Formats: sequence, C-alpha cells, structure tokens
Amino acid sequence: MIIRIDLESDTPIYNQLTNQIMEGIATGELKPGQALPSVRALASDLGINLHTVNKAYSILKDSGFVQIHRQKGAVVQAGGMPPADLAFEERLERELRPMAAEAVGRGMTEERWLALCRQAFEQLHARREGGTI
Amino acid sequence: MIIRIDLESDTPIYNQLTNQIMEGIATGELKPGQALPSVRALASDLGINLHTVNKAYSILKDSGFVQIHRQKGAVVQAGGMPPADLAFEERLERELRPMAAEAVGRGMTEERWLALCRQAFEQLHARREGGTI
Amino acid sequence: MIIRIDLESDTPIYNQLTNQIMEGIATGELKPGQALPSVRALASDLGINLHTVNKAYSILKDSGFVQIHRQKGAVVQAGGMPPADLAFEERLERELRPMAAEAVGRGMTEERWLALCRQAFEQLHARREGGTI
Amino acid sequence: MIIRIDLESDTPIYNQLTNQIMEGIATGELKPGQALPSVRALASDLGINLHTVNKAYSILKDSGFVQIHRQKGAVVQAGGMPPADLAFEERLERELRPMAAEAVGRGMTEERWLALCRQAFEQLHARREGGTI
DNA sequence: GTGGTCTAGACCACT
DNA sequence: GTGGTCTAGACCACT
Repeated sequence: MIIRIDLESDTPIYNQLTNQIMEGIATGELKPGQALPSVRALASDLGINLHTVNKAYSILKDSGFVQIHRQKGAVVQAGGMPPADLAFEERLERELRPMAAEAVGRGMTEERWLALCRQAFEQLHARREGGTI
Repeated sequence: MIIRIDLESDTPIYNQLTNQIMEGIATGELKPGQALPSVRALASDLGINLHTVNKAYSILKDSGFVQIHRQKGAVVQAGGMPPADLAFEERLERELRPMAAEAVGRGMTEERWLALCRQAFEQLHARREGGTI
Repeated sequence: MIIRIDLESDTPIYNQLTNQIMEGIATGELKPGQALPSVRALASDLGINLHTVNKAYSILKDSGFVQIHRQKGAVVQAGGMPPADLAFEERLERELRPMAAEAVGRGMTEERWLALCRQAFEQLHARREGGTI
Repeated sequence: MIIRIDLESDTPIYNQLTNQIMEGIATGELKPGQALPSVRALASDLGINLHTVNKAYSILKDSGFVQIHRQKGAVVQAGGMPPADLAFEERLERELRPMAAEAVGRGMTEERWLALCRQAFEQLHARREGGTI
C-alpha cells in the first residue's frame, strides 16, 4: 500500500497517516491480520519522525483498528473490526454538521450534497472490489 | 441566537464560533444584513478574549459570509452568499473522505451513512422552515 | 460629478472621497476655481459623517488641491496646481515599489506592468478630453 | 537579507514586513525553498512582537509566497509562485488609479510617470541580476 | 525548537 | 463605540 505524506498540508502528519491506514483497512487493501511495517521502517520510508508513526499507530490501536504485539509489531485487527456504535455515529454527526452548514450557506442543493457524500463512500468500496495484494 | 463554546473541546474556540455562526446563517436564524454583536460584546458574553472573536469574524469575512464595516461592526453578507464552487467541493471531498473511510472500516452500511449525511443537511433546513421568534 | 462611496471597502471613507475628488480635478471634471459642495451638503448626499467629509477636504487643502474660504467653503485651487516635486516623486516611488515587487514575484512581464501603468494614467486623460460639465 | 522597520511610519509593521519579504522574493535575494527566520528569531531581531511577524508570514502564506511547515518554520514557496491573474491585475489597477490621479493633478507628464513606473520595476530586476553574496 | 492558540491589556483611526 | 494594530506572556501540539 502506498502512503503519501504532504509535509505542507495543514493536517498533522500523524493524522494523514492514521487516515490513510484507515482507508487501506476500509478498502481491504490492508487485510485483517496483516502486519503493518515497523514503526522504524515506516518512519524511515516516509522520511518522518519515529514518534509521529508511533502516535498514528497508537490512535489506530485505541480506536480498535490495529493490535500492537510486543514482538510482531502492529497488526490489522483480525477478529472483528470496531463497530459503528452510537458513540461513533454521534461523532460523525458532530463532524458532518459544520460541513453541511457551510454547504447550505453556499447554496448547495441537497442532491449535490448527497452525491458528494455517496461518492466519498463508494470510492472506498470501488477500490475494495478491485483488490490489490 | 445562542452560541455555546466548549472550552474543553480540542476544536479551537474560534473554529467553534465560526461553525456556529455559519450554522446560524445556514438555518436563516441569522438573516442577510443582520448585525452580529460587536467583538467586544460577544467576547464578554462568551467569557472569551476579544481577539478570539476577532479571528472568527475575520475567517467569516475572508470566506464571504459576513462583511465587516469598520465602525458599524460585522453584518451577515446581504447580497449573495459565497457560491459552492469547485474549490469548495474539493475541500468537502477532502474532508468527507477520512470520515467515510472510518465509517466503512467500522462496517457502517451505505444506507446508514447516507441517512446521517441527509440528516445533517435537513436539520439545518428544518430549522430554516421553523423560524425563530 | 458623481461620487461613489463603498461602505464595505477596506479603504477608509475619507480616502475614497479624497481620491475621487482628486480624480475629478485630474480629469478636469472639477475646474480650477469651481466650488465643491458644502461639507454639510456632501455629507448628507453621501449619507456619511460631517467629520469624514471635513477630513477629506482638509487633506486636499494640505496637499494644495483646494482652498478653503471661511464663507465660500472649499474651492478647487485656481492659481496653479501643486507641482509634482521631488517630495511627491519620492512618495510615488515608495508606493510603487511594493506593487512592482508583487508584480515581479507573480511573474508579470515588464510590458504588462507598463501597460497597466499607462492605462491608469491615460484613462484620466481620456476623461479629460471628453469633458463633463 | 536586511529588513528595516520604521516604527514611526503609518504603514502597519506587518505590512512593511510583508512588502520587504516580497521584494526579497522578487529580486531573488530570497530563493525558492529558502528558509525564513523563525517568527521568534525575526521578532527579536527586529525588536517587534512575535505576533506581528506571524501576521506578516500568514499573509505571505495566504497569498502563496511562502509555505509554513508547522515545525520547520516558513520557507519561500518552491514550486511555482502565485500567478499574476486577473484578480491581481484588478487589484493593481485599483491601487494605481489614485496614484495616477494625483500625478496628473500635479501636472506630471505621462513620460515621467511611466519612467517612474519602469524604474520601480527594473530596480527589482537589476538587483536580481546582481546577485547577493 | 517550531508555529498555533489564547489571554490581557493598550492605543489608535474612523465615524 | 467600533474594529485594527501591537505588545507581553503563556501553554500546547507537533516533531
């Protein structure tokens, strides 16, 4: 899986990393049980700091997407992904609200808004169909 | 219009403020041409610093939602809100992507995802219909 | 002569007013010896504050473009306009420098830059030819 | 590069700073990719507040002349300066107009006006040719 | 060590 | 009375 870090982005590097790994898991590019690169290897690959990779892995562990074994390192959660529970839905709502508000304020139609939301979701599924080893 | 600031949140105060004013504009609670409180008044109301309010107002000005008259203070943009142009759609896509990825990763169905997206949009329109006293 | 004030502009109103009167003098729309409207009349016409008009007139007086008679009010300088002396050229240079710098930084060609400078100058002369009473 | 701040000037300090850095970029004294001093270092060098430097850097960032890397600090935009697009030309026209008006009002010839405009442009290019040690 | 955010407090220009 | 600018000083996130 190819990860691209934009050092000039406003998004902190550890967030970019977390997001992209989560996308990899969502598309199935990263399979349950699959090992992630070691913190050291990934940091050197991407030319970023050890701590930054570590922080991303910790967040993924805390939200239940990966497990961290003392020896094997980080592994994509094998038995059951974390559920889309109420707490997650509430967070989603909280994050969607300001985006929807700006869309409404700019006069975007509900159809266009939903089309963009659908597109964001289906792009991940599409990649899931394709399948990369 | 009631504004609530969560000092514990890790969303910066000026962002919380910007978002809520944008919601007010989206729902129509804040009418085009309507005056916003002066930076000093709002800051003291919310118990925050005047510079923090100032930053929120500046962002709203730069994105075209309010006008700042040097002596009269800030008023909601009267003639034509900023359009939902390509740049905005691209930003929206960029922001929706990681949220969709986490939803997919957590096994949320596309139906549920779209329901939440629709809900976020329609809640604003609903409030718009309702009208404020 | 028609004066338009943009209350939403970043340029202070007294500057807008000063500039437009100076343009009127430059194009000849305002003739030497011609009386300007009274402070009171102009302020009420434009819907702005007395003090604001007063400040504009004072600046024009200080730079030698108008004379202020206690009874007749403000009159366009009759006997000889203020010269484009060294002090003025130095001020011009100081103001042109940052604009030229940004133009160069943005890759504008010298031809284009000079075309815009020429245009700004000739538009005033063109209006001078036409002549409005 | 030597930066001089005039605390007496009525041009805000952050504008003086922005202008001088832009001149540095225009002349090539500041090379693409080159690091600017940290806000703290420059502020202490110039004897001004760090927030003032911050504001100048933010303006340069927003207009595309520098990039701000959260931890590395500010660097001159490397890949492609912001273009001299229509919006910039319109701004230039708006700023040139009152200067041209005053020049005409003071009886400056078009030749002299253009000579000063050319000089402002070429002085930057000249410095560019020269090269800095 | 870097910029980002926030506070507190001041003076000024504009109206 | 309004926003604009500036200072001084603090804590935090990121690396």
